[in-house]
Amino acid sequence: MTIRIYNTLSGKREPLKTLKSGHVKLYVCGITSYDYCHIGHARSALAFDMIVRYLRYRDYKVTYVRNFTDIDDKIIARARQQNCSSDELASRFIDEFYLDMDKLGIDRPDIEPRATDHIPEMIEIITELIDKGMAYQAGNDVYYIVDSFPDYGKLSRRNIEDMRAGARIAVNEQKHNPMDFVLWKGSKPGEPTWESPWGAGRPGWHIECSAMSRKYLGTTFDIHGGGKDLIFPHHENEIAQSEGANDKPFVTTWIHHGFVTIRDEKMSKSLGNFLTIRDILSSYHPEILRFFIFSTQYRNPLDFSESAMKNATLGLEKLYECMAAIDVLDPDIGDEQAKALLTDVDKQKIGALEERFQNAMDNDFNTAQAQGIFFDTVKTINRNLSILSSSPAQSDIDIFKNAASTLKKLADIMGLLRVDAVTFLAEKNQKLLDKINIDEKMINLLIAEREQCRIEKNWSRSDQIRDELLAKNIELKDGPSGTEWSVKRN
RNA sequence: GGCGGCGUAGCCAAGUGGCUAAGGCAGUGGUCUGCAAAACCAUUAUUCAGCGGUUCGACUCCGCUCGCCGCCUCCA
Repeated sequence: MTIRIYNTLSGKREPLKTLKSGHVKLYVCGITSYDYCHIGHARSALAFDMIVRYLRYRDYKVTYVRNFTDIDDKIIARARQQNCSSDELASRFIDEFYLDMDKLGIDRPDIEPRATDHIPEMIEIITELIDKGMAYQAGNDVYYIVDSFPDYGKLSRRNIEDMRAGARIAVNEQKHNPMDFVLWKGSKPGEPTWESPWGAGRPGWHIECSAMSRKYLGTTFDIHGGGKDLIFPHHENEIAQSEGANDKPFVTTWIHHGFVTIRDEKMSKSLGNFLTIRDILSSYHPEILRFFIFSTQYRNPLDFSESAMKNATLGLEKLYECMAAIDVLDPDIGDEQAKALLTDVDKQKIGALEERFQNAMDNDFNTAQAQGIFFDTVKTINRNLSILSSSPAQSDIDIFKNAASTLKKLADIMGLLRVDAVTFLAEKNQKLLDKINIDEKMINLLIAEREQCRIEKNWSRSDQIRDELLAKNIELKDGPSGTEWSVKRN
């Protein structure tokens, strides 16, 4: 059983290969830090968080590097607007990013380099490229000679001629060739600068990742990840720089995740159709966002909508309700003599949970399928729980308890079921209750009155009370141990 | 225009050529209930955008057509 991953470079799903046995070196392009993060950024961070957790669960050692781009045109422009330095602005939004990540329960990568802390490393690579005749200085800028790298286009599957034909590339007078891209930008007055052999300036975007990945992971490493929109030009250019400078293969496997869309359009700042992570977390529990993100495989587009979030809410609650039902079972209630309720088929199904989960996740981290397997297992458990006798067989109790702990362990890879189930459901109810602003004492009084009516078989008054409460979104459930109430979801 | 991807039930979504086309939401019928609700059970695609082809056999591979999305400029 091997983990198979879709590799953008080959266009195929292939078995995971690592340079060093059992050790995955992973580099992921992080954010450009100049604003609050939106759900698309959350998807990226969550996807790789899940991948790293799964690899570790499968006993790989993982070295996970994710950078911050903290110098860039947009940062400079925004800082100017806000009357602060680029560094202050970038640092501020890195702090905000961490607040979001922490709320989402996303682990920190092992190494989180900032671009501006690695200027010497970038200058070094640029120097190497110039020495090899793969880059040239023009004015105060330095450009990469795309024609010097024969493999240019191998990741994004395009050839230079086609791209040259595209009219959308602005021709810069300084460039020898419109396709050449910038490695070092001479600075304009008032911009942050660093000294270099080519004068004061700042690095281009692509060189950052070549420099930082080489420093922390070496000239060749196992997996490089990012959003699909980074394939071209960013990752293509990284390959050109790194392989050009190092004369070694850059990355074995390229992983690219799909976008979050709204009404089937890519969420982006320019379209103004984005929602920030904190927008979402103000109305949804972080695990609901996680459940939603993982409800489709990471490479597919994921359309955000209220109804999709409601679906995710219901799904997550369904899992928690099963966990709560098992949690409240007294582990010592079991009767050693009682006849077991679970059939062999059911036992087999419950017992197969972990293996089925692994099969799904081995198949390019198919979290959607994995969630389906959770539900399938929960269905079997619920069916048996619903007919559990008051003195159940000890073997049944043990199986339920084991299943719950396995389910929690596996769900944790997606960051789900981390909260105590009973607490989660109680908080959910409280939150709904807060929203409708109703007096709990009043509810209990009415329930008591209705209880009396029911004893007296005064059905009309009893039903009237129930309808009154329902009008206020309070749902009554008559069970063997009395009447319970809950807040109905709209 | 070039390149990449997608099109599976009312909606979301798995499916690594051959086993009953997972699972969730919604719907319908039932058990339970004074009636309900919740829960549980059952049921919901002779068919996988369309048309051809390869194959003993295709949702799965190939070709074409239609529709949608993305990249080709910064972008997760």
